[in-house]
Amino acid sequence: MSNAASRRPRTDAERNRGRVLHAATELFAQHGDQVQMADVAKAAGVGVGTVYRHFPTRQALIEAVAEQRFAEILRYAREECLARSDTRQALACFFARIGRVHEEGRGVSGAIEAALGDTEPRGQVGADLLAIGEEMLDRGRSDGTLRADVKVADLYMIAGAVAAISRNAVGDWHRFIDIALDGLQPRP
Amino acid sequence: MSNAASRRPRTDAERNRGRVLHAATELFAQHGDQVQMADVAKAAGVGVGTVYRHFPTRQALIEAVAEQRFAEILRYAREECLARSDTRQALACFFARIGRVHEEGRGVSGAIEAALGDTEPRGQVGADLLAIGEEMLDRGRSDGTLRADVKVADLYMIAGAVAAISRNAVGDWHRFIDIALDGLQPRP
DNA sequence: CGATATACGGATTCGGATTCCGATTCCGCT
DNA sequence: AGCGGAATCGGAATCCGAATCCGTATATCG
Repeated sequence: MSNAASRRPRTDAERNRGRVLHAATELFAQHGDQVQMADVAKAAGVGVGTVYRHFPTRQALIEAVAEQRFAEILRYAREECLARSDTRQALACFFARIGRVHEEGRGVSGAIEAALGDTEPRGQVGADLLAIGEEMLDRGRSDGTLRADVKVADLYMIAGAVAAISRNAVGDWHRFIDIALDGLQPRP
Repeated sequence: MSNAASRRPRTDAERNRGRVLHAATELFAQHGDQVQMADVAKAAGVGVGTVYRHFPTRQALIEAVAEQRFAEILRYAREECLARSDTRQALACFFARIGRVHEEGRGVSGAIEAALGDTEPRGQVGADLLAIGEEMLDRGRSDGTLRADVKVADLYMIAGAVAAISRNAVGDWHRFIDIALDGLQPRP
């Protein structure tokens, strides 16, 4: 009995996993959450069985797609938003990115929400995002842009709200971001 | 040929419709969105066929349950919230009700969002809610509690946000309401 | 070049929403 | 009160799509 856990995955397996994930990302973005596993398989040029080997469940596939999106948001936040010297600008940049991503990928977002009941990231990416939030808060507290009692949990909530408003087209999320940020300002 | 459109529905039909709706409300509240049409039928003491005659689709049934909830929120808003003399209190009361309802009925809320992609009311109830919002805004503008440029659309967005945060347990929606209301205050 | 552990594909199974239709029940009319 | 027939009822049958199973194909290692 060879130690299966330590063996590197076969190269074709890895390639197929990539193809499936790519096809799924594309299809979800284009047709929303109504795409079927068989469609994903066909688009990836692969059998359903293969899709299920890599992603044991429809939901698992959706989560994988979601993780990519969060990773991209994280990258953007690091490269674009943290660079802004004004804290409010930085936060607005971050929230706006979330709004844009959910707006463009309404299909994916809806599928995620339907499957997970929540669109927030977990794991490493989630932790990194929290860290970034923490950093923005520190800045904001020290330069007086934010109330002293604001916590990352608040940013997290606002992010969730922006995501929900954006994916459901409930209203103008840019305006919502403004209102929320006003709500975090120091009281007069 | 008698004019079918003007004929009153048969009494047993009306009774059954009520039973189905009641059973569905109960079951959704208790077991979330995983209840099956057959379960609803059984609980209502009725065949699946009957459920489908009254609610042509799972989604239609869910919408009907949702409408009841909105009607109840509307009633509460009229009786409890409008009575508050302080505008901020009135708005807080209203949003808090939304939060509470979505928190308790997470199952239904999730099912609604999954099915409709949005949890906001339409039709008469929706219009009435907008009217109430308008009234609160008028008060707030005249007593200086709110910025002059706040619109009902903003309240609508915030309501959607509260609903999303509450049903997904993303955070403390009471706190979110505070932040949002702060964001609507007149600027210093 | 075998050997064999892995991966592949797609027919098949399974669950649950929706449809269909013969049996039954109410309503308007005489 | 009793009749005709339209509207309902019930639940078996159908349909659709996710998830499983297993015989076949292929990469990797010695």
